[in-house]
Amino acid sequence: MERDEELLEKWKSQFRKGFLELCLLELLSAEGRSYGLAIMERMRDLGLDISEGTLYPLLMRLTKDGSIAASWETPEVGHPRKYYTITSLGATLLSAMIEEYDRSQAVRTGISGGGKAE
Amino acid sequence: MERDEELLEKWKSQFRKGFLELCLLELLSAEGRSYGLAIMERMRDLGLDISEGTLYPLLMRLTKDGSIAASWETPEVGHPRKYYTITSLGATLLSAMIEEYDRSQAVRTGISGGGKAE
DNA sequence: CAAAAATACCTTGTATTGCATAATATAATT
DNA sequence: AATTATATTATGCAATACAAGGTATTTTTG
Repeated sequence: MERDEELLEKWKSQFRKGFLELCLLELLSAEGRSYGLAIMERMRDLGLDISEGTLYPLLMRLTKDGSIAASWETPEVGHPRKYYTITSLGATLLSAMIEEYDRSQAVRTGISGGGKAE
Repeated sequence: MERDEELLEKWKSQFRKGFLELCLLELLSAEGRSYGLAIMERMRDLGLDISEGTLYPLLMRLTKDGSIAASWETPEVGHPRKYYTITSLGATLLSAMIEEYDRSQAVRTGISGGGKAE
């Protein structure tokens, strides 16, 4: 791989830090409860290509922190699944994150004075 | 500090990963060459409250990677300063980063189907 | 003017933390 | 028995945060 491609990939991986969490909470908040693999698939559809080893640790961390809650469900037919829902703490954090995200957009806008071609 | 404040601060710190780099490159690209402390001050004005221990390692890393170039300048009067400029590699990376940033916004838009109140 | 204090500027070390890859584990279908 | 669906764990890497250290230049002061 070329050097700049390599640097870009490294950057992308860093750039995702925090962003994944924001997306996950937003997803659960907007679309309701879901389970690991379904979340992964949904995120892929959205253009976020994550793997199990990325998602599950995230789910576990957020569960431990109390932003989301997990519960096993065993259907009559099919595999047992661990479903996740966003908690009220999670919702509180999510709105603070969205605020920060919006603020960061404003920062960039400030840099070039808006970058308008006028 | 309360628990949710703590979690939020931790998240913010993660969320900045990559974002600082994007802002720095954008700053140098839009506003031209500058040196450490001046960059710090400018970023603070923009609402990015970073410290020397955050900025300088970033500057050094980008210099090493070749995204920016550094050169010492000793004015007739005043302290020697290390000025940084964005390189063509840096500019290439910057535009790729902006693309990715925009894409990530689209991802969020996709989550709630736009979240329009209609 | 000389010595001391303060300031401007940059560097370095260590800790924390989250993402990436890949391997492991288990139960339910086929 | 083999495959598929689901989840967990381990290890490594990289960036930001905090804090301490370091040097040169200006400013203060005696």
